[in-house]
Amino acid sequence: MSSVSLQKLKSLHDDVHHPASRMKADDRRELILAAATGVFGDYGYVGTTTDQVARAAGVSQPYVVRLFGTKEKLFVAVLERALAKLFAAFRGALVAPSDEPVARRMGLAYLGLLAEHGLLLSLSHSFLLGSDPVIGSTARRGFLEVYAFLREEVGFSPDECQQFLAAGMLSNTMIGLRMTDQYDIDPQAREVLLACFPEKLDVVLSLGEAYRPGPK
Amino acid sequence: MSSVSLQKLKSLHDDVHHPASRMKADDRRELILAAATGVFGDYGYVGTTTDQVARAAGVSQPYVVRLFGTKEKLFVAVLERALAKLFAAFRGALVAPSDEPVARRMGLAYLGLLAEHGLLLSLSHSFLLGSDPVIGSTARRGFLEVYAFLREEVGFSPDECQQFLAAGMLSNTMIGLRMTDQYDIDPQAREVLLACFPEKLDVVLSLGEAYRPGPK
DNA sequence: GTCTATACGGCGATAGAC
DNA sequence: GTCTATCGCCGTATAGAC
Repeated sequence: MSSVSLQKLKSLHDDVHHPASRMKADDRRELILAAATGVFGDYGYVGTTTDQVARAAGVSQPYVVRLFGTKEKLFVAVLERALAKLFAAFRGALVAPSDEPVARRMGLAYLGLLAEHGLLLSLSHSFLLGSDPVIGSTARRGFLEVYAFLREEVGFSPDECQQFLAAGMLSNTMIGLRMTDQYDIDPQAREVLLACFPEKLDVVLSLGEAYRPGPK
Repeated sequence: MSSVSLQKLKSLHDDVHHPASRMKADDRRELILAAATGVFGDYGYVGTTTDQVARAAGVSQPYVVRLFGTKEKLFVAVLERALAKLFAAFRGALVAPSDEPVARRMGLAYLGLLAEHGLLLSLSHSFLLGSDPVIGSTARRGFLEVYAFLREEVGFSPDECQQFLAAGMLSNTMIGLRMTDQYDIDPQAREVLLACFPEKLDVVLSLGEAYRPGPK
């Protein structure tokens, strides 16, 4: 995060090769990536327009395209960023001192990512785009890296990997379905959520990846 | 399935209220639904054009819209049909005589649905569209019905439901990622597939929900 | 019942000013 | 570095012939 407090320092573009303005560009990049993560998570790759991303980030639509080249490259950047944060969270869970079993710590680390809106959902969407040449191979590579991590760094057995990954994909489904939004208005949803997030529902509900409506 | 052998019987539209032509329309409807299932599965709801569906079904694009009203209604119809087939498969697995444990029979019944291209993938796509007013509520209702079925008719405990549903969502992910296409060209993919489909990989590979390329 | 033609809106991307 | 203006394509849906 190269967040230089944002705002201010509209700056002096005096130097020959804009060293101060460059900083600003990196922040813009992160700003747009964060906004894009939210929108892609809500509407998927195809369902998201670069204009939606631009408005969410407070910049113009052509500028989004200018910075990332194409919508596709923007989405891939969102995925790379999400994967980086995923691994960071996993590694954090591994080194943090705790008396909880590893599997639970990993699971909580995963669910902690719900705090950033759209992060897990953007990944989920990519997992259904396997037939896309660019996005598909990115998504597959990401998934394979996660598996390798679970095996080699966490030390999970293949069977433990299956359970962990399966639980994760079920979580994604619950979030994608916005089932949590129904928790207090639909008893059946409540029941399903209790079953699908054993021992962890409270965390999910508090982090609440709630869907925020808004103009398309 | 009201398949009247298809073809032939271009028929005589002699009667006042086309009783013979009606039959034909129902077949067309099923034909289009099957085609739409495949395309929606490959490209998702937003990523699919009504023209792609039309070409896959061998009819004109406006006719697809005419029959179903809107693209959204078509997708919902695809989902309803997929859910109907899902429950049919589950019920079949329950009544069929077998010495296998119930959970395994149910799992195999689920994977058997891979035989129809796009069926499980269309459902998967709908599970990420929870924020859509129409599709989202359809998808949630479908998922809740599945859970109720598992609890009441199959007799699963909440924990057994979690495991079953989680395994199913992980399957969907593998299929969505087109990971099976990499089985014999990527050793790492092979390893992941072995872990994710314990005791069932052979079934998946034989049913092969392979991605068939083709003009967009 | 099914098609051809087409209207209409929207979106990604480019050009170019500041 | 960021914006405004705009082009050109594509997709849904409608109109209306057969």
